Amino acid sequence: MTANICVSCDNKSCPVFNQGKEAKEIISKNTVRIGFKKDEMLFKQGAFSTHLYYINSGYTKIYKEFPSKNLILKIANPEMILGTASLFGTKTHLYSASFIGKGEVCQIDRNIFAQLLLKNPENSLELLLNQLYKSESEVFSRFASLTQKQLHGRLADAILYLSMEVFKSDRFEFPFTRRDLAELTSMSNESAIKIFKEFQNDGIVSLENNVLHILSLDLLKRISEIG
Amino acid sequence: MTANICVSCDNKSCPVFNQGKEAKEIISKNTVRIGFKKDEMLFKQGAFSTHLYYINSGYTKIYKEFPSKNLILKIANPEMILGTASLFGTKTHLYSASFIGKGEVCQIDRNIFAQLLLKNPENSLELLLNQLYKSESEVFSRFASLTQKQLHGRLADAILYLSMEVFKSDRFEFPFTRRDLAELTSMSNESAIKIFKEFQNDGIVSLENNVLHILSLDLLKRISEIG
DNA sequence: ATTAAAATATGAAATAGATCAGATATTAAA
DNA sequence: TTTAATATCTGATCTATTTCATATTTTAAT
Repeated sequence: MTANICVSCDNKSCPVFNQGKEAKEIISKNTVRIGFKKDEMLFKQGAFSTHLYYINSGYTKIYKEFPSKNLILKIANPEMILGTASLFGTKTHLYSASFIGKGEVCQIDRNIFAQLLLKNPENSLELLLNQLYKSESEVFSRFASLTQKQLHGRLADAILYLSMEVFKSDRFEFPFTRRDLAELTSMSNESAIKIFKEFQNDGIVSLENNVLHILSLDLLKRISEIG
Repeated sequence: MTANICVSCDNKSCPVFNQGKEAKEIISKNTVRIGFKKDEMLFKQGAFSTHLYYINSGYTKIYKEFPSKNLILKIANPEMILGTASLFGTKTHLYSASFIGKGEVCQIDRNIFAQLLLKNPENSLELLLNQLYKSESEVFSRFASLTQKQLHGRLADAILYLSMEVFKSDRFEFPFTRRDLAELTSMSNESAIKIFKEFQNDGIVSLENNVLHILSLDLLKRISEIG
């Protein structure tokens, strides 16, 4: 876990960063950029939430911890901000977050972040609420998928989710274990393995050199529909 | 479905309402109070979201619609605001909402609401984010319950949720059908009926004259824990 | 008040999915 | 490189839960 002061950062996509010179100054002094290795944890469920995290690069899994098995709520991609819910008041993290590959985040004190947000409340509100709507929409979709569909439909949904919402391609580096896939679909490891293999055997997806390729989007969507 | 102009409204608990005289004036002109009967629908999944709703009285179920069975995401209680996610930008409702008993809401145009929020951005942000944190927390808990636990644990969780988060009492008017209970726990009607009856037979809860009484909170919690 | 419709109840059969057990392959460690 | 550990794979058994069938009770409608 390496850390760098944010002064030298010139990240154009960072929404807090793009608020003029004075904001830039404030941020520089109060933000660090941190590098994470594979499987390293960003923050842990139940701990006090003191900072916000802007994901510069890499993908993190957001999950609830359980004694034996976790439940992956979503995969956060670059340019997402984590921890917004705890901006006001003393709050604890509702979930854990850890990197599935390597990555980099900007860590900002929540008071500083709140202060900057309120410099431009209209945009801030809009930014937050829009991210929130998207996030809520995704969570509800996954909620529905996991509670209403059976194994094949759930796995199809998970792959579609990764393709459409997370990696935004029908061909992407696949950094997950079968266990991750199981925790994403709320099924046993064995079932995840079996059905994922089925999908490969049936020519729906292929996995070569850890690159997942969706061969038949139509079939995948149909499996998702029939549940 | 009856409607009254909000001028005469003197609701102290409404957070938008309590912003001074000019705000009061604006609201009066742009808000209506609407009465709903049992099972009437407040808004429907997929429709454009044009207004926000402040629940004055009554309980609404927030649910995703499916061909055969719905999934109840949560029960909204009085003083909650629905529709905040769609404040900025053109958005559609992610879920349907309908009253489980009779109730009353204040319906406010979202542009007016946004305008009022920005009059006092700090409080607004805090209000919204806090409601959001609570809502997210509840949804994630239910998400975990429904995907990780089996029938008895799920029903116990649902009853605990109703008791602790919604009705805030261990004895409350129970306006649900067994079907509602099934949609709240994501199980078949028959299973909901069987296990709910079991809980009654085992002296864990009682249901007389449509009043649910939690007889053994300890047992209910233990069932929730062991899943 | 009578009938129809819907909700609740309960057991038996069917089945989706988990668990178990054992084999092979891949990765990490010594 | 060899060994150990972990991940993937696959079939067989077991079990939780759904589905089906049918009875009873409650609610709504005429």
